[in-house]
Amino acid sequence: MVSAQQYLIEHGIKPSVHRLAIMQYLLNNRTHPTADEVYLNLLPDIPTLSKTTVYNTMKLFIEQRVALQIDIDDRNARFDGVVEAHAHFYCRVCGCVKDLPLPQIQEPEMSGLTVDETHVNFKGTCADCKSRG
Amino acid sequence: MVSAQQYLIEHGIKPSVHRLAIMQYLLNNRTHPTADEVYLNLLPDIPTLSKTTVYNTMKLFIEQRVALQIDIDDRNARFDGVVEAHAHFYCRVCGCVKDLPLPQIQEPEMSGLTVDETHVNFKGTCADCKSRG
DNA sequence: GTGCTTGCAAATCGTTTGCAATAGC
DNA sequence: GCTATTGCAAACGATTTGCAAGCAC
Repeated sequence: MVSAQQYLIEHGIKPSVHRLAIMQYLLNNRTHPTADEVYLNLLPDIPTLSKTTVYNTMKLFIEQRVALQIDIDDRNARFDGVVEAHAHFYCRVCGCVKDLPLPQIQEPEMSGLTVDETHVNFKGTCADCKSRG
Repeated sequence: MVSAQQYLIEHGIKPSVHRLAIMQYLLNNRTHPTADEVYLNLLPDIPTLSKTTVYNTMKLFIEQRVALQIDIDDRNARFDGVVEAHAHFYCRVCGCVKDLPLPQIQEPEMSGLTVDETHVNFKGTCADCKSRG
């Protein structure tokens, strides 16, 4: 368990105040937030933050492999600070995204494809929305 | 093997000329096209087609479950006329999307989730792009 | 003629870009 | 001072919306 600061440095990212805050946010809130959610939630603490910086930082994080982009919600890009392989569940009703253990999957041994990411996304209705009727 | 027209009717879709053409296109070209690709490819045959109609029709198809939307390319929505379960491979280099057999996957038996769709997306480099260097 | 289908044009909104201001070494 | 980081404002582009026109039964 290294600090977020150490974690960024180890991945070649200079830990500015903004970058640290965004990384912390991703690690503390495993809600797969959109860029806008990250922006709005950090704004009270960092009033000078701009949405451009959130986008810039996410791009950097993804390049350096400390975050993943999840294409599960066709409206917004979502980001995940957990880079270990896991599956996602998207609730069509409330729009929440939950983590699930990754089912056993064998990568396709197809004619020379190179696979570097595997995404497993389930869609449906979450327990809360079901009980709510 | 029913005709596209029969297929639409069976799914409660009134088969207008435009809808038929779009369905045919999806079934004949398993390239997971974007709305724009469908539009541009049908335009020579149906000069009166508008992009709005492509969007409207895709929405209808998805509601009636004769097409699926694939969230594999974060830039555009892609559509698939093959509704049987299968996995997808996205090439980051050329942007192509290929079908793959669906690996054995057990749905998560999690606290009351209802899963109605399972998406398995691989990302990487396709054989053509690899050989091209 | 009533209701569904279509299409234009405008609006929307998430994301990207260009460039100037700022901060850190 | 030089370079990387940040932020504003504008641009961009895919998708949606409002509404009027067209078509089918």
